Amino acid sequence: MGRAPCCDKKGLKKGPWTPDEDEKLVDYINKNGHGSWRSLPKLAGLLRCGKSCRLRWTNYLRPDIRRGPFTSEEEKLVIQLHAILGNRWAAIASQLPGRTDNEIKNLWNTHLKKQLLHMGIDPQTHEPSSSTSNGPQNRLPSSPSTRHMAQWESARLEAEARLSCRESHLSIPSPVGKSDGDFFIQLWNSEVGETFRNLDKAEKTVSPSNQIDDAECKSSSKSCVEDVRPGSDSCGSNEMEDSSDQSELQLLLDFPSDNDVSFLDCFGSWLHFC
DNA sequence: AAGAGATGCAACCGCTATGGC
DNA sequence: CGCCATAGCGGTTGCATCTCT
Repeated sequence: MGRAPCCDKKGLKKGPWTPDEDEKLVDYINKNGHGSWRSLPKLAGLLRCGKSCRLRWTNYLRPDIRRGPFTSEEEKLVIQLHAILGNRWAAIASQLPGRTDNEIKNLWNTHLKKQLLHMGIDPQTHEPSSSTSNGPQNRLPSSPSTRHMAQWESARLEAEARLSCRESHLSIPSPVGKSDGDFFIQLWNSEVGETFRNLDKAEKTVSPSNQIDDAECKSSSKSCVEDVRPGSDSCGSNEMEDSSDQSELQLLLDFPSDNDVSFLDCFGSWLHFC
């Protein structure tokens, strides 16, 4: 896995881009496409490294980029997606047309993180930061990565429940407005609940050294969820590229916005109650 | 008005994944 | 199978601008 030589070593320009450089880059890409980023600077007459050109194009010059302040809907969406995906800015950006991962990352680090902290919510876990060692929320996994896994799994279950609900025309009520207990009991008795019970059993048989871990997930092409859920027919990957994941995510995002991500906590509590 | 500190954003750095040879 | 080139990603930095005193 060789790495491209640093721009310094090649005497290439660094720092802010000038309008002239921007023009050269845009002109070249409009005429020829970017092709190989490595060879682009030379061909376009730029004293920049390919990496810098690619970044400038993807984060600033691309014609489909939507500049300007984020709307409250976009911010809400970013928060919801972050609760599910964690710091996977590219995956989050893919759900916000015209927004770049860099822009979302900056938005998160400068605005949303503080906003959540101000609201008493831990921006990493999306749990109330005031929760102490005795509350039910502390039954959630302790590390942020595993908590995200649990939240993601909860979100998946919610989405699966909605899919199942749609397909079978069963009128499983939304947890909003109806009793949570009714909803969860129905869900627990459904196929989804069965799937999850299997998961729970499987997890209990996993030795501590084999606990689900983000790093392991990353290094493995198979997903952690898939590993313990052989019965699941939906994609177990926590990547959001698969179409089934996309539809599940969409279902998740369809969740009433005034409820934000609170259902995750609700579902998380239920998950641990089981 | 001026200086200090805070904030926001563009760009860079270093790492990993992937594909070709 | 291993090496290399490239693309893409997330974390971090640096600087311009804003706000406060």
